[in-house]
Amino acid sequence: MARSNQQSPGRRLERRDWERAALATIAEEGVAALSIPKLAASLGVTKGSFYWHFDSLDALLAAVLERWERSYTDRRIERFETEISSPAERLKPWSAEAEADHEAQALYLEISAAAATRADFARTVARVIEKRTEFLTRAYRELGFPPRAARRRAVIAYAGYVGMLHLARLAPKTVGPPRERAATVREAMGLLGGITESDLEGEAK
Amino acid sequence: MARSNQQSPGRRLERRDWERAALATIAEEGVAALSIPKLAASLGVTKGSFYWHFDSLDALLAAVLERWERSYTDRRIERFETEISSPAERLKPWSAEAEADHEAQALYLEISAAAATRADFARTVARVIEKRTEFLTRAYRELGFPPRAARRRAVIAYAGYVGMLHLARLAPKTVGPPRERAATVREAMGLLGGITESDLEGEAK
DNA sequence: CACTATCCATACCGGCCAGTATTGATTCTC
DNA sequence: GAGAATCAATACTGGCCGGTATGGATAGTG
Repeated sequence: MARSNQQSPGRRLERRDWERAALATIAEEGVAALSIPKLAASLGVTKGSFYWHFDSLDALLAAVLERWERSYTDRRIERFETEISSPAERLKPWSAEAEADHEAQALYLEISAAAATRADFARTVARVIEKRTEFLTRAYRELGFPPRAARRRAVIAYAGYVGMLHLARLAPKTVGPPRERAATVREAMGLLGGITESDLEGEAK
Repeated sequence: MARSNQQSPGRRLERRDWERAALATIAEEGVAALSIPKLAASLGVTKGSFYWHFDSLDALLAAVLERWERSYTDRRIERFETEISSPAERLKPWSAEAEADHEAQALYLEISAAAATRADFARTVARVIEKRTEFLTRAYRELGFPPRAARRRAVIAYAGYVGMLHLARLAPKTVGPPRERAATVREAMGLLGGITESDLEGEAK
């Protein structure tokens, strides 16, 4: 059992600590592997502590989901849109952070996986995807795409983003070394950046 | 418990039946939800039967993985490459089948999800991804792309494919109705089909 | 008909888990 | 320093699961 979540010994825990620890083990081992005894052990306490802070495992998961949605989608999007004025530049850090922040990648994939079975996860993930796609749509609109075309580009871009997470995690040999991977991402973004004639037709509808 | 896997009553079971039932419940509820008692109940028998056909749960999973790799990757690729001569046409049914065959989609996503934790799943999934990417690479090469560019296009195409599976399952509202979804896929394939100057440089290396 | 191989049911064990109840130890507050 | 609030340990229950052991039913075979 990983002791990576351990606090400085002797400290008392609060709700946040459990939420953070839960996010860490979800990133490492998935939602299904999360259990209260194991989580407690990783924090150096016993179940007795957990049930003081939370009513149930579901309550913890709900809190974790909310925290994840806020920090990895709401806040991130807000940061990008207030700090980066150029829409083209705004598209980059998303994929860049996606390459660097391994925990964020793992979290997204694990939570998405759990969404296939758990209804509460499904709702949150659907909302997160819509928010992120809307973020991309706004960027493409600022780049000059008409509304419907921008939305389509955004969906394609987000699909590619998720797919690259998937490939990087499950088939690193196939995507190649970091240099090659970066080149692939660059090429994909280039393909998505150009406006073609078909983007301009049918928009009156 | 779903009785969807039930055989005609009175029939005896063999290995294949268990494998098929396992694939079905994996598609519906994921690998983690697969348990021997539940699987047995869905087949109308008890655990006693299972342990006659398989040594352990891991043995079943290994057999299921093998079956999945053969029928959803090896055979499918072989069919496409022998029956469809045009490389452009060969790229279509992959995404078309991906839209139609819901069980195939669910299976891929669930097995990939399990691959994050289970080493045997990870190995198989990595192999499957590599085979499929190689299939796409061959098609792009026949379309005139130089080797390295073809490979990059294939990776991008496969990432987009996986991402669309992901979006279709977890955020159908975001991808829109089937018509819109089809239009998005068409546009993505169009973006990937054109050869640009950057595809031709750096190939001497 | 007897015999054997195939397939399955039943009963049991140990292990892990969610959740509850209770008690014990700190820390905060007045 | 007394009392209350906060945090945690311990012990227990019931449930589900993987795996084993063993005996019973059915189907093929001579």
